[in-house]
Amino acid sequence: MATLKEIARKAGVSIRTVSRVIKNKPHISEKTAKRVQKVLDKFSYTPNLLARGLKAGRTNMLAVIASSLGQQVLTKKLACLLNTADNYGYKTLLGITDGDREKEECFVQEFAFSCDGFFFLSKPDNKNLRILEKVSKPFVFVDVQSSRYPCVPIDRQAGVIEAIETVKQHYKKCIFITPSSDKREPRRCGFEKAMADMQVRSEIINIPIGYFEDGYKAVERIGDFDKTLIVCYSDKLAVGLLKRLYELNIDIPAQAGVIGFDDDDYTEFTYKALSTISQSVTELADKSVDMLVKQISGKKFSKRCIVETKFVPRQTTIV
Amino acid sequence: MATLKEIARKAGVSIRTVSRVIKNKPHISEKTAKRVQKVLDKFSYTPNLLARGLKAGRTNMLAVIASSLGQQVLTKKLACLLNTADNYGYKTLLGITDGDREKEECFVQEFAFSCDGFFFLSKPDNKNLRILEKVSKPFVFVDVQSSRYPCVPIDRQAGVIEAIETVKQHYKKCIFITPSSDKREPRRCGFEKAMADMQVRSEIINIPIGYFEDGYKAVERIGDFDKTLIVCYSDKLAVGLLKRLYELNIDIPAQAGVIGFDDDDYTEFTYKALSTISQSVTELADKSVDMLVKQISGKKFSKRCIVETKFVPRQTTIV
DNA sequence: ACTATAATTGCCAACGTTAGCAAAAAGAAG
DNA sequence: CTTCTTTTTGCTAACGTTGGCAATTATAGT
Repeated sequence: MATLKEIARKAGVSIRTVSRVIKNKPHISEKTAKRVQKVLDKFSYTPNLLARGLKAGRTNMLAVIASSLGQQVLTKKLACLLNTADNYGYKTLLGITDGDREKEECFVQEFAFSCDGFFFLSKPDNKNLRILEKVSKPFVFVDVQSSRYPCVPIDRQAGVIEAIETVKQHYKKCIFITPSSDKREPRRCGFEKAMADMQVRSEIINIPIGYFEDGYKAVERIGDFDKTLIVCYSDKLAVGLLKRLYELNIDIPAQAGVIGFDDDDYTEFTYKALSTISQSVTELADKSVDMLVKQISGKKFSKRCIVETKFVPRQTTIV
Repeated sequence: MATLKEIARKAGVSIRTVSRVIKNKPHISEKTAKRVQKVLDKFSYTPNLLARGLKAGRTNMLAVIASSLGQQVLTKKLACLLNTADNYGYKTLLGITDGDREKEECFVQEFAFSCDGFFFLSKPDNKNLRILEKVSKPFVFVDVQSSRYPCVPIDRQAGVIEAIETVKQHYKKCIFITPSSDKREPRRCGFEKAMADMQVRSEIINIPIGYFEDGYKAVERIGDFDKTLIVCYSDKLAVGLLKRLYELNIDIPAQAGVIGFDDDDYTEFTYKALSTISQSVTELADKSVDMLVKQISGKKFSKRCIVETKFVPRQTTIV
């Protein structure tokens, strides 16, 4: 943990000279440079990033504010984000808010000086927007749709439409199960659009939350299983539902087709591999980091950059 | 993003006075304190943590170095660690190494000045230990066994023994499937110890990696299913295996019992809910953070603190 | 040898915060 | 109205790094 000052003393030069060696700046003789470098190596000097950050007004750190790490997709997104940021030369701070807006505010304030920009893996609201305004640091909403703020939304609607279009001819009835009561939620919209073109019965079942258990329980609310396609808001929901269908001895995919959303890693290994809709997490990370870094360095950037989804047919649907 | 200086100017006092208000120090008249506080509020002053850290030599940040975010248990541990650290008043830096020791070294060096201590969610080796020595910051190895360094190991061996003891009377043969070739790996040791007390056939099957697919494939290497207990190194393995058993129409838990390890969240919702061995993640986090914080503040601490495991019987074993 | 020029090096202030110490103001006692 | 004490306030250096500018040294030209 040597400082410039100590290195300078040991090498018999001034701080300024050591600094020049570190920064590979000109105006220094090769001889001194080599001598200083030797001392630097010997004491394995590491610059104090706090001091650097303080001086420079930028830290080469980004902060990620996420609501939780409970969801597998979210974790994947986070991991990708970190990895991509690292490739761009940025280290990362992480704040988990548990959905608590106070905490979110707190994180933004505390991180404000320590990072050059923010990623939000949660929805914008008045509180965080107000704070963001105050700290005036660049930010990007990841996997969020917004017309006013920089964001990288995922086109979930298209994914649902694609999935239903692909398998619809085999089913007589379609059900959509969702924990969201928002009529404009993209998956629901996708379902409704796809239904509009079809002459089959359709139904939307609202459930409290989107966890495994809720999927399991939701089966009770589905009347009959006769070429019924069940589109789920999430893989967790779908997996819980699958378990109940197993217990009820329902033939998949003939009697009931099931489609999940997220492409969690275990879905390939349920007793019938789950057909699902996947989002390109790497693409999401690439675009998000690119957008934030461009903002930070003052380059032009597009405020909105959509990420596609893709239907992955497996064993729970007839193709 | 106002600084002390600006606040001081607006309030018509010196920096020192503002600082006193912020730190709630004495030697200040109530009147001035109130006036200054008002200005602070008005400009919603946030201290620059870089400057503070530089001055104080400590930052109230901890760094977590993890090898990946791919594994669900690992993520859970991370989330708990963050949450507990937050409760102790520490913010967190995160470095994902992808198992790359160079990267690990790099993270430790870069974070050294920005944090007060390190958590390692990866095994110690010469490289990171050498670097740690250099930066001379406190650290704790989380979920790692070590006789020389501060660590919070998980007693996996006991978990396996407990699980087998609980169900053994129903099975005639026991198989352990593991990707680790290490003869001293705790789960394997647990299996072998449990076997020593039993008069049943037993076998250890070594497979390349511990992923779903490997469990699926491993089924081919199990001869017959006649009251066979299959103990798996991980839940992923077990879930992959379960799928193959479904396809082969093997009766669970009568013909084959299956035990996983980790208690990943989806295991409760496989077609037969997986019996597994769970680790108390919160306990792990509590103990780890406590150990690191004690070290940082120079208090006495025990270098080793074991976390227990617990068998969770579900539908894949007879009880 | 002596100046002019170029190459090399060092001094210093600044980033925002903190705390020791000194200075100023207020209050108490004569 | 002094003088002494106590309270309140401000000046300043330091944390480690950086870069402008000045100072020093080396080199070339007369």
